[in-house]
Amino acid sequence: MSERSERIIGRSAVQPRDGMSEGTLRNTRQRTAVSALLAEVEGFHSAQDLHAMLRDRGERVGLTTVYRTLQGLADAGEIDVMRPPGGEHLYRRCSEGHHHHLVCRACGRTVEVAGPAVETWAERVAAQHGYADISHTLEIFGTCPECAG
Amino acid sequence: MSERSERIIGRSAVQPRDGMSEGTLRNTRQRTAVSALLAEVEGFHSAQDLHAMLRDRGERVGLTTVYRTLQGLADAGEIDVMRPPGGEHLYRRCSEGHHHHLVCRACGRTVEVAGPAVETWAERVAAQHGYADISHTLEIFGTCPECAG
DNA sequence: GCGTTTTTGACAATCATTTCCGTTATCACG
DNA sequence: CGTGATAACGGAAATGATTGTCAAAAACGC
Repeated sequence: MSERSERIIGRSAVQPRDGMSEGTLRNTRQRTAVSALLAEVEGFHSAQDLHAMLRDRGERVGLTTVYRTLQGLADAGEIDVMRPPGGEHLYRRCSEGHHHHLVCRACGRTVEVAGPAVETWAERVAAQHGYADISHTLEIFGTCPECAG
Repeated sequence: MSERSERIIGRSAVQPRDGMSEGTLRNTRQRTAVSALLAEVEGFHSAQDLHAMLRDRGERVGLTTVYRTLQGLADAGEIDVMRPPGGEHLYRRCSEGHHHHLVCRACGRTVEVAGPAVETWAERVAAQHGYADISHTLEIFGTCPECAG
């Protein structure tokens, strides 16, 4: 229940994700393809989803690579990761800065919401208990207007 | 990315969790054992953890049953489920009412925190966007005083 | 080009969680 | 107290997302 708990949460340094020391990132067709795809699609998608989309549009990228790339982008803070209660990790390119998501339980429709008040509240509460180096995750689930009808 | 997204979040009715219709819940040694254990232990534990503890204390309960029971308790709202970024689901019997957790990244030490302001904020934001039947998850991670030193 | 170093990607491995399904235990009712 | 219907168990096998492996392929500084 410990020893590995800083994956997605921590603000990890942007480094090569394999095992190497401190070389330079290289531009590859695959990385470009994944980034490009993320720039176009709406909403959240799983790694497998994205992989399938790439295949469909003719780009040949291995599933493993998609995972690695997404992980890298997530670590770099360029995309968001969401862990819905029932399943896979979902990735999405979204706006800069810290924010949260309001997700439809039924169709997945997502709205980005900012909550400055929540941020400060979290910081304060944590500080009160002596906790440092704070981060948090917050997701709101509900049924969107479309799906409610 | 849809069709099954109401597991832990939804306030599902308390029903037999196998496949049957609407019979009555039965009291079994196993369920009692799991509940009893949860009542005694501190902090969060994974299903496998709890299963091991039961084995150690002589109770013979199948892993499958532990999973089922925990799921049931979670659905019934009697225990909390936390999904840490790196791994297994963690379960814990905690105080009544809705609340959140402040968790130490290093040692797992957890503090329950209430945030009425957050609740209302979430409701309001959701309502603004027309979302109904709101629920949310919020977890704060940090390094606790002990581990910071 | 060339050599070095990073990346890739097919496949195997992991591992928590579920499903299956024959067996067992509960419990309402007689 | 039996006892019968059926909820619950539990071990083994299945699932399925993610990660590890490692030889082969690409990048890029020179």
